[in-house]
This record gives sequence, structure tokens and C-alpha cells, in this order.
Amino acid sequence: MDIAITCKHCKVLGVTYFSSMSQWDLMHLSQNKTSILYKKGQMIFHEGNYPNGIFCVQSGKLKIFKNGRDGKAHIVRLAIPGMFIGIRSLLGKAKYAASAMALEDSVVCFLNRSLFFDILSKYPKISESLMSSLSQLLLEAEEKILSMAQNPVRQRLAESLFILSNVFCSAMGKDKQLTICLSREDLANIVGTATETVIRILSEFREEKLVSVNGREITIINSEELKRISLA
Amino acid sequence: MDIAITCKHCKVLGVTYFSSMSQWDLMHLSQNKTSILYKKGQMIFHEGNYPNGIFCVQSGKLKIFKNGRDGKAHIVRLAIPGMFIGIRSLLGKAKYAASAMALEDSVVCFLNRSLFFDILSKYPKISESLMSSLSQLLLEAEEKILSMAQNPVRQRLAESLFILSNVFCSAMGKDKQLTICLSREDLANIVGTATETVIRILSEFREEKLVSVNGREITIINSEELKRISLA
DNA sequence: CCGAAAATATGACAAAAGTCATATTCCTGT
DNA sequence: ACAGGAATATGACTTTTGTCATATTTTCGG
Repeated sequence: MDIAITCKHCKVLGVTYFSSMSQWDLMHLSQNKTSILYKKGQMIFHEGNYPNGIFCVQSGKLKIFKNGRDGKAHIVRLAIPGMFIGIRSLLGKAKYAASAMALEDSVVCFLNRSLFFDILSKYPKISESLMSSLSQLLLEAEEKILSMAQNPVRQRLAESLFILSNVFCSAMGKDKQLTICLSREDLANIVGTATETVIRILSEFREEKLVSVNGREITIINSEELKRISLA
Repeated sequence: MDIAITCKHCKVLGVTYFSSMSQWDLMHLSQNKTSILYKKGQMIFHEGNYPNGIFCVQSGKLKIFKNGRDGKAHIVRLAIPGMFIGIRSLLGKAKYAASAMALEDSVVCFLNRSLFFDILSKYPKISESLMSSLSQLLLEAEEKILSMAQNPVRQRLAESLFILSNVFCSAMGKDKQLTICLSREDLANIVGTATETVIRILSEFREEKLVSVNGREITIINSEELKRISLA
């Protein structure tokens, strides 16, 4: 399914790396990108394949995940509107090291390799931003490793809820309700633990009035205490 | 302690990103870099400080580590001759997210910020290589996260021994003896477990004739089986 | 070359987290 | 609206791993 939207009028242009482009180049970009609506659960790309370009999320939410032992997944990160995905593989001239799936109905734009690299060579600032962005991802990854190595699950779950509330919040705009919408299994695959363990600890958090739970909507009530737990 | 060595004659020039530089620029680099001998256990930089430039390992070995709960360290990676350290912080305009310490007497060169960025602007290929290198580090970090999330310690230790044997091997040149020299504590801080657990599992590996241990020298005997364990 | 301090080794135990079984609730497609 | 399947919840139990105690060995500075 193809959805025609002009980059110039794209709601998320301002938060992408393309915001500094000229009107002319934006129009060229619009004419050469493709936009596809992925239904909830549809795959955008698969781990192990080679990238032909880069994706940019226009609306919706994606999960980027790796397959581990016995097909158990680990979610590397979520992608929200304005984010590029597949940068690492394209720049590193490597296979996708993870797969991407729509968590909800999502429109994702695609720029083929040459279109993307043409833009990079014309706008070196974008290259610099990408480098900063990779650096930031590496920083976050190394902090996650430390957390996995040293912190118990309860603490890691608190930490993840905190991070996720920011992700969901910035995806929602100004609506300051700190609500996360994810299955317990996805949550477990972010924290790096068993689904039952997430369910149990989430119940504790609910009893301790740190969060309220309504189906798969998790709303943070006491973010101060949650933060304290994540650091303790 | 300052050790004067000409970049042109540096044994590791060939494996650094500087190998493509002109004679003239290499001479300029030589005159403006500094080289310092760090004794075993000395710090090269501390987590939390801001970088003023970039380091390049000329000889020896460093550990790059983060401090976690109760001062317990986690080793992010080892640095061997030819490697740059501090790239992520410098390019990401961020604090050091980890500290660096000499694992043995090591000579480390330092290029200040402007010297380094002048080289980058003159040799765009080096920028590209750095970007690839960051991508590769990110890939490795995300694989480590997966491993920490899903694999038991025995498997992760086998995996780490495998990776470390390559690191130590390439640092030693052609000497194909697969020998790792690290304290049990450092090993535990790489694998992300308790020192006692490493000691125990290493004893198992010794009994199973997968490795031989001589003090802190660990030699891999049956790398096939070790690899099998790391994947199982 | 020697002695103190640090590192390694090993056992016993405790705590954390995973697995399996089984209800119960929530969704989704028809 | 309803049936069937999936997701959530909870208990019982097992396994893994960490912690503490205590030898034993190694290392290193004088």
C-alpha cells in the first residue's frame, strides 16, 4: 500500500535529519522516496538481509529486535516517528543485525541507497549528525550492558519503564500522560528476562502504586520512586 | 614519561587509520602528537571527564571499563596496539563514558582535538572508517546485550575466551599460541558475572581439557569445543 | 629470597530468576 | 454477541548464580 505524502509537509520533518534541506532538494526527495503503510505485526526488514537504502518512520511505532536462542527475541530499541532505521547496517556496509516489525499500523518511508548517499554528500552536516547519533546509540548500548551485568530484574524493569515512558511520550507530542503500550512479552524482551518475571514485578509495582495497569496500557504514577528503584 | 617515536616508523602505523597519510602529514603528526609510557595499573583517562583529543595505543594493552554499582567495574572492551580510544566521546561531543587503564606497561600516543580534526578534514576516508568502526562497535555491543539477556554464564565465558583469544592473538602478531593473560576478576568483569563463578567454570573447562591454566595465563586447547559451547 | 598482601580455589548456603502447570481474563474475527 | 485463541496472572518448584567463609597459592616489593 502506497501513501503519498510530501516531505515538505511531513509532520515529522522537523525532528528528522532532513530538516535543514532546501525546498528544492526536499521536493526531489519527495518524488524519489516511497511510503508504505505497514499493518500491525508486518515486517519492515529481516535480520540477515542486506540493506538497499534507509527507512524513516513517518507515523506509528516499530520494534527493532534480534533473534536469539530458541527463537526468543530481544528488542534492541523502539523506533518512533522521525527516526531513521537501518543506518548502522547501511553505513557499516553490513547485513541487518536485527529485524523490524510494526508494533501498530505505521507509515514508513524508504530512500534507496543512492538517493540517501547523494543527500549525505550534499549535506555534510547530516553525516555529522549521523555520526553523533551512532555515538549516542553506542553509549546507550554500553550502558545497557552494564545494567544487564550488574542490576537485578526489578531495577532493570523500573529503568526500562522510565526510558519507555519518554519514548512513548515524545511519540505522543504534548500529551503528558506517561503511558506505555506494550505486551508483557515485548517488555520482557526489552528488559531481558522471562515474561512471567515481568508480570510478577509489574504486579508488585501496581500494588506499590508506582504504576497503574489497564490491559497492556501501563501508566506511570510515581515516576520519582520508580527512578529511585532504577538507580538503587 | 615521554617516549619519542616517529609515526612514520611506528610498528602499528599499518593497522591504524593513519596508514594512508602522506609522508609530509605523518611528519607533522609526529611532531605534534605526544607519547606517554603508562605503567601497569595507571589510568589513561577517567569516566566523566571531557576529552581533549584522541588516544592511539602504540604498545601494550588497555582495559576500557565503566564503574557500576558499589564500585564494581564492567570491562567494555580491551584496546590493543593500533586502536584509537576515546573516538565515541570526541565525535559525540560527550564525556568519557568509561575509564581506561593500562593492563601492562603501555605506550599511548595522544593527538589533541584540533590536530585530529585537521587530519579528518584533510582525509575524509578516515572519517568514513571511523563511522564504520563505530557501526562495528555498536553491532558488537548489541550482540553482547543479546548474549547477556539469553545465555548462561558458562556459555558467555566460552564466548568471551574465544573473542579474547583473537584479541590477544592479533596483539601478539604471528605467535599463534592462543593465550589470554587476564586476572579472574577482569575476566568476570568482561563476562558480567562474579569472580568466583568464573573461577569455577574455568576449573570445569580445565578438567574438560578445553583450556590449560598457568597462573593468569589461560591457553585454549580445544577451541572447536569451546566454540560449540558458546553457541549451544 | 622472604613475608605480607593479593589472587585463586572450593565449599556451603542464600537469593534471584527461570520453568512448568494451570486458571483467568482479554481480544479478535466471524 | 460469541467462541476460540492468545495474553495475563499466579503458584509451586528447579536451576542458576551470587555471597560469604575459609584455605591455599601466587605475586611482588624490599
